[in-house]
Amino acid sequence: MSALHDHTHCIADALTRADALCTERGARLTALRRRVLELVWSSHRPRGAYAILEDLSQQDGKAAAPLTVYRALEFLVEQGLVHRIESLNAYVGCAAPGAAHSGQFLVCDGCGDAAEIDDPGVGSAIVAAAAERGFHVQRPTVEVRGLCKSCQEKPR
Amino acid sequence: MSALHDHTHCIADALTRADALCTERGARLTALRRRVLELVWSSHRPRGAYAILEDLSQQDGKAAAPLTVYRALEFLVEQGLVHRIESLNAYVGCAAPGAAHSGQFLVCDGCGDAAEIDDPGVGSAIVAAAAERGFHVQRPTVEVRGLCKSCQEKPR
DNA sequence: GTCGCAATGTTATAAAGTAACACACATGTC
DNA sequence: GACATGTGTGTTACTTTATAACATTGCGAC
Repeated sequence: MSALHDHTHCIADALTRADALCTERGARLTALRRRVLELVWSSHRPRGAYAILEDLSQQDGKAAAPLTVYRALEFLVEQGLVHRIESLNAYVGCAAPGAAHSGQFLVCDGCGDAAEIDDPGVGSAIVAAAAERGFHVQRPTVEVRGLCKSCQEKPR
Repeated sequence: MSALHDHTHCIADALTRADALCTERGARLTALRRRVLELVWSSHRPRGAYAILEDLSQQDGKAAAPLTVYRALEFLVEQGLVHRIESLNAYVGCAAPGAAHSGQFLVCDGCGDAAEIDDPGVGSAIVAAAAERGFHVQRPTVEVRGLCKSCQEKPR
């Protein structure tokens, strides 16, 4: 996340879009779920469920149970507001909720950032490769580990 | 896995190739590691570390500790003899060790099978998409969830 | 043989995720 | 307004997955 990045605005924006989407769908973005979404976005990086749980406990004073967080995350993932990064056991805010979310990530091992991309070439190559083998795609997952641009420039 | 599939031969073959590869590299495929590799292959499906641990305990009579299995798996993954399926927290034998292993899987939610593929189109699309964003790819992970051919044909 | 190092064993613990059941609270119905 | 209903949340306990720290074994080089 660059210093130029207006992160506060970014969180607010995500919450606004989430409100709109859930209203539109008749899904209930409760206070708790909204708060968890905010905490997911708070770092702009993938965060573990237990990290979010800690925030919830410390910042809000109430000692929540793991299930509380997991249930909220489950809802948010279902609504496409949050993605789960399988290879990190962590969650990250969806950059473009509402749009088709293809689940493609460039995960930097240097800074921990996970850039969501939606590359049509990757998507169609996967569908084609699957079709060739008679496989019906339901949920493609692409998590590319490596180094982002800025982490390559300042090695170690 | 089809009934036509000669699974015994398949395991034996995997072990033979592993022996050859490790000898070639000067890597030590010890009895334990070889046994774990065999157990990974035993189902031809992704298996959890603790499932392998149970096999080891029950079939071999010795109550092994988790670390024993995890260390063996770590070695096998490093050598490219086994892949980890992130979205399942499970391990599966590599179909083509020695060759470039691109880590692409078609994971069937019906039967649990994980078919390893090495689709050049998918691979190059990922590299291209990453390059476009200045991202240096180290380890691409593609895990496509869906239904394999035979599971589509017999629904439920 | 014995030194050195890699592999394995042992014990304990951390991290991630789920099950079962009780309670709270909004909404619609009467 | 009481009440039924269903969804969301709280609570407790537990399972599964994974790692840390340190002791011991055993192989190969010399």
